[in-house]
Amino acid sequence: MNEMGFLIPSKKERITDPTVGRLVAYRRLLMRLVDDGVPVVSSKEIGEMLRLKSSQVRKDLSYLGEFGKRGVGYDVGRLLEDLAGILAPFEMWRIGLVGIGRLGEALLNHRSFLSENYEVTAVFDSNPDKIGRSYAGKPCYHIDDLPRIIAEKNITVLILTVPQQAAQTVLDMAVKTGRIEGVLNFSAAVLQAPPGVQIKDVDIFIELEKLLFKLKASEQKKKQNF
Amino acid sequence: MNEMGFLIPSKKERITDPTVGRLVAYRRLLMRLVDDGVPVVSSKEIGEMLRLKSSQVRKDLSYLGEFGKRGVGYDVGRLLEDLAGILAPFEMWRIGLVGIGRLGEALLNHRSFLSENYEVTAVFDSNPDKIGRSYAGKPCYHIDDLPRIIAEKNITVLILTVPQQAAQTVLDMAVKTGRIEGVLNFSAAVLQAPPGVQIKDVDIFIELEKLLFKLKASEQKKKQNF
DNA sequence: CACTGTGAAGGATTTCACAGCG
DNA sequence: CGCTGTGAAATCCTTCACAGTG
Repeated sequence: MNEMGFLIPSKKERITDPTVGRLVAYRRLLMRLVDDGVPVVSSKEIGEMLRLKSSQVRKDLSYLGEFGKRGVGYDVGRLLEDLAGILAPFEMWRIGLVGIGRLGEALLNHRSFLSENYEVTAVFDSNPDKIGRSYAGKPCYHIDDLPRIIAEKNITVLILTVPQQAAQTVLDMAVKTGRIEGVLNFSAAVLQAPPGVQIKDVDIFIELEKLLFKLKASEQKKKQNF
Repeated sequence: MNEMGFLIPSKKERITDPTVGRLVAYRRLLMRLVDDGVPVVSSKEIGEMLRLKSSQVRKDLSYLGEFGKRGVGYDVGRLLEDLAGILAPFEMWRIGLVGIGRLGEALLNHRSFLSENYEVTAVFDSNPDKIGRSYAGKPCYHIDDLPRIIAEKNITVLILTVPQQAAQTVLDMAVKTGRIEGVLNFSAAVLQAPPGVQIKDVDIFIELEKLLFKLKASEQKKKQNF
C-alpha cells in the first residue's frame, strides 16, 4: 500500500485507458480459465489467447503489483481476484439507460450487463406506450422524470441510446441535477457538458468506416505490388 | 497527384486510424453545414463543434492536400467533396450481417447505414423462423448458406452480431471462401483469422468499464483533496 | 490581419531486451 | 532454465509555435 490511497494501488504511474480495456479482457479470460480448472497461466499464453504481445500483458499486469511467479507464470485464481479488485468501484455504479429502442434493449438484455460493478437502476423513454412497463426487469419512466428518478435512485451514470437530436436535451436535463458523473453516448451527437462530467462516445459507424478505410489501404498496397 | 497512386492521395505519411475516425466526423459535420448554407468554416470553429483542438483539425485536413484559404478558412462544399473522396472505396463495399438479434436489427435500421460507401447485401441467422423473411429490406439466409451467398453476392465484409460462442464458427465458414477481407466483430469472442483478414472488435462493455474506471479515478482524486 | 500548413517538440503507448528470481 | 518485471528504446499521436499566404 502507498500514500496515494489503496483502492487504485501501488505504482506511481496511473493506469491508462488502453490498459484498463485490456485488464477487463484479462478478467474475462481468467474467469473462463477458472471455470476450466486451469491453475496457472503465462503472459505468453494470455497474449496468444487475446492476440497481444506477451510484453504488453506483463506491462499491464505489473500495474497490479508483482503477482507472477518467475519461471512459472500467474496463479489464475489469485490474478483474477487482483484484477477484479482493481476494476471494482467504491460502490456499485447506478446507471440510468435512456432510450428503449432496439439498441437500448440489446444492451439491457445482454449477459454482460449482469455485473458486480454496476447495475441499470431505471430506464427512460419518451414513448407513452413504454412508460410503466418494465424492460429486462427495469422500470421504465418518462424522460421528463429524469431529474426526479436520478435523485431518488441515486443514479450517477447515464447510457444514452436516444436519437441524435434528443441527446443534448436529455443530457442537459440530467446534468442539472448535479449528480451525473459520466455518460456513455451511443448517439452521433457531439455532446457539450460541464467539466466534471465525463463523456465517452461509442460510434459504431465510425468504427465501420475505419475498418473499411484500412481495407481500402491494403487493397491499394496489393495493387502496387504488380 | 503522386507516384504512389491517386485514390489515397498526396503525402508520404499514411492516414492513421484515429485520423480516419475524425475525418468521418468532419464529413458528418460538413454535411450539416452544407444543409445549413454555411459557406466557409475555420479549423477553430470545427474544433469547437467537435471538441477538438484546432491544430488537430488542421493536421488532419492537411492530409487531403492544401485546401484551406489562409486568413479565411475552408470552403465547406469543397472540403466535403475532398473528404468524401478520400473516404470513398474503390467500389461499394458489399457487407453481410450475421445475427439478427436486437443489436443486428438496431444496426440495420439505423439511418447511418444508408451510405454511398457500403451496403448490407444480405443478412444471416440460424433461427429457422427468420430465414426467408426480410429485414430492413435485406433477405435473410441461413448461416449454413454463408459460403454460397458470399460468392453469389460478392460479399467481402462481415458484421458479426452473433453470440460469443457462435462467432468463431461463423468466421471460419466465411473465411474459407477466400473472399472475406474484413470483419467488424461485436461479440466478446477473440477471433482468430488468417492474415489478410482484418478484424475490428467493438466491445461495448469494455467501453463502459473504461468510463467507470475513469470515474473511479476522478472520485479518488477528489477525495485526496480533503 | 486572420487564417492555414507544418516542422519540431511533447506526450502517450507499445515493444524490446535483459537482469533477476523461483 | 523459464518466465516475470521493468528501464530504455522505439513508435505512434497530439500539440505547439510560427513562417507563409490570400
